[in-house]
Amino acid sequence: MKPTDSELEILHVLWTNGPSTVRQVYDTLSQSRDIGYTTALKLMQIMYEKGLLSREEDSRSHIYTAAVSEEDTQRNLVDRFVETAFRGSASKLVMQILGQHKASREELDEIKNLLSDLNRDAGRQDLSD
Amino acid sequence: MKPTDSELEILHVLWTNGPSTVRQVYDTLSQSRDIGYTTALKLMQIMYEKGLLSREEDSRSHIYTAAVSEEDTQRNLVDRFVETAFRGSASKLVMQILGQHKASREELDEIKNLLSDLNRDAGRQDLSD
DNA sequence: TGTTTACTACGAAATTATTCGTAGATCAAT
DNA sequence: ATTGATCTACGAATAATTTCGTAGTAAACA
Repeated sequence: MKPTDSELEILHVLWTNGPSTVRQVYDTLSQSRDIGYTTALKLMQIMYEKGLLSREEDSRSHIYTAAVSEEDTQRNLVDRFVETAFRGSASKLVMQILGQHKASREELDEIKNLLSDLNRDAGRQDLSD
Repeated sequence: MKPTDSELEILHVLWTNGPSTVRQVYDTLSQSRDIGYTTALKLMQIMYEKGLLSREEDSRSHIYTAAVSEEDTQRNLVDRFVETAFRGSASKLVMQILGQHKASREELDEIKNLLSDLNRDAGRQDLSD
């Protein structure tokens, strides 16, 4: 299931704020962009049908929850993105980002540490390109 | 302007093979997926109108060339992707990829070297999150 | 109780992307 | 010169996404 851009926006609100009504999602969303209430509602209904959201129908205003985790979703999106934009070469993507200085020093250090760990048992490393 | 997935496929063919006719692009493309000749033609015509491709109309079969570089395009796509999928945190994206072991040992080493260079003059580093 | 307010459901318009068929022109080879 | 292959241009069907209006219902409250 690939969420569309609009769907991702809604997922982000739910991941950040936790289970919410359409009204709450709408309030958050409308701060950052122009959107009607029924548009948000419709989107969330569609996402519910797709299985991206679950909902409690107890009260009159339903309470929606993200039915997919942020981690799983991001992993899927990254896989797809690497495939379409970088022809499967994940390392080219990483190089591209790092070359752009799009990380703070602390983050670079953190990444470096992760790399050391990975290098330590590189015997079973995937060979993606 | 953001190329669609289909447009990216065509750009990749042109980046890889250099200036080509519709027929040549079609031959390459049809090896990996089901597509009609006039579909490829139409796509390339649209991309020409959008400015994604340029073309030589000298001969009867026009010769198309990518009008945008692979690097620029990838940079744009990455920026957009980081924004929509990772809420602007490029480092989270990198961590996500590295955590997935989506790079060979050689590539990891290469990345490590790049990181060392970056760390060396980290004083002027961007702080993206 | 009657009116306003807030909610869901649903249909459908508007937009964008993808697909292909057909028409007409050009070229190559008989 | 006629035929057949190949090319472009173009219109239009299809599909996916995003948008919002309207109708109906339930709740709140004056």
